[in-house]
Amino acid sequence: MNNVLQMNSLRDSHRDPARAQVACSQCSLGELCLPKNLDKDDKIRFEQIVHRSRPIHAGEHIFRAGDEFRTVATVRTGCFKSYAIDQDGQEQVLGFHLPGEIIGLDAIHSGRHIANVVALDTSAICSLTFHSVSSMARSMPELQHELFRMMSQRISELETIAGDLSADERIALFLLSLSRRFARRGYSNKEFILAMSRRDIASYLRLATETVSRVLARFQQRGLVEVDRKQVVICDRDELRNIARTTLH
Amino acid sequence: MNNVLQMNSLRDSHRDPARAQVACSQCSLGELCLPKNLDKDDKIRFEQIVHRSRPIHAGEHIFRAGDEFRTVATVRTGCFKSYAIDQDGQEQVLGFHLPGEIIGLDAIHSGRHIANVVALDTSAICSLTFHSVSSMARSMPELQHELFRMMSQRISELETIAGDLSADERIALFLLSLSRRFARRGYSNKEFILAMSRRDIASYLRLATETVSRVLARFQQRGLVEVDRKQVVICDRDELRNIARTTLH
DNA sequence: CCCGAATACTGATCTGGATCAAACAAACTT
DNA sequence: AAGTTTGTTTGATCCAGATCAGTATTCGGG
Repeated sequence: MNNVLQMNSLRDSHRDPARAQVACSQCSLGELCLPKNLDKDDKIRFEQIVHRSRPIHAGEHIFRAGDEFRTVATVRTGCFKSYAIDQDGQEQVLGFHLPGEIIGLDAIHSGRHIANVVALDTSAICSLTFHSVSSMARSMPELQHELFRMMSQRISELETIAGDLSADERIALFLLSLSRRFARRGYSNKEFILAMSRRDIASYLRLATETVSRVLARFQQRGLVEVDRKQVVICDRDELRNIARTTLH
Repeated sequence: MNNVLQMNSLRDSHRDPARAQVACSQCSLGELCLPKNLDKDDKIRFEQIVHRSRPIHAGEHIFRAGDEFRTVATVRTGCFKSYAIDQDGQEQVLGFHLPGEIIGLDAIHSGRHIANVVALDTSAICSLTFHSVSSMARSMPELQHELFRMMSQRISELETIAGDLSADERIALFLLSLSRRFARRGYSNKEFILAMSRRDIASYLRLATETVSRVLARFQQRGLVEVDRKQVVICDRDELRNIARTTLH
């Protein structure tokens, strides 16, 4: 159980010039990171409790299921997936984490991490102890609300994916969700990279990998998307929204 | 959109002796309500922001999807279901709420209630503005943590139900979940009433009502449960756990 | 550059649970 | 109590997507 967070405490980063990184206020995440809407003083306090990581390589874990819950992490660059291992030893993908998103809040109630979280790409994170986040939240209404908001959003997302959806609906929702999240990050909402494998997508959406392949091929034939390996281009967003039966995204 | 909360503000309860009710510290919920782990002073402060409702009859709504998010509610007695209406006009059950459980936290991120929430039984609730809850949470670490904990728990629950489960697994998990929640409330964990219809159970578990009937009948034949109308007796919890493939519950 | 191992795609079957159809039982109406 | 409505159960079919089988493509390592 060798986790990056444990092996390489970032408390030391300011003492190690080679690891020095930009302050949150200059971070490429801009307003997307945790301290969104904080005023200047709050941002300075916030930065003091944030630890920036060295690069994390694809395949490296930052949390393991069962780990004591001490820290949460936000993604600066790259992509992570979280997954559980079920009774049959099968991997079950629970979610993907793009830049600006926070990881680990589902561990609060049990005091242990529920999921394994692994980098899909060369990535970087910021980590903070949950204790310091929640204690700061008590004097920063905006931060407290941001935490509530993120957990509430995750609940809504799960209520959607838990619904009774066809394979087409699931794939359309998945593509639109990624598009929206990349757009929020400042990337194109038309063209993006699937950092995760077909197998991961299938597991996340509760489909067979074969079904993912087939639906993507069908969408391409119908001119809705162009898919080449991991590259995706959204060609007909409106029709994807129709299929997903949602006006959201 | 006539909601009980709006029609009958409980701010007035202390002025209306007919509606006076016991203080939280004497409430039948005991330690299960929101102020769990609060000390005496905090409990007194807490009680000042809680509004107790008159009885709510089966079929009455306490929230409607789209309502502005101002208040949350905790169940004192009875049972509620929350549901959404999908694009086809079909009702989709999102969850059931038993005594001691809190309703409405999934509305935070959008500022509007996502779900319709309706009483299944004659019920009673306590309601509080989210603003007063979160502002109090800032001076009560235990309360803030309790809120985080509850949202985190809901995330875990949804991660389970969103999983790729067979009909048998879903029903077994459902029965065990109810059993655990009734037990926590001080009721029997062997024998309880299903306040919700077969149709509601089916919608919640993403099954057809016919499948719910058939699985319950099969479980009864195998001696796992006795089901008579809305009355349920758990006969073989271990085998139910096996079917649910979980050591939890 | 080639080779072996993943990963992705495509076609042929199979199946769990949905859907359709009907009988049945309980809960209201009058 | 008889009739009406609503909810539940049982039986017969059907289908979306899983599974199985085989091929094609990509990628990492020498």
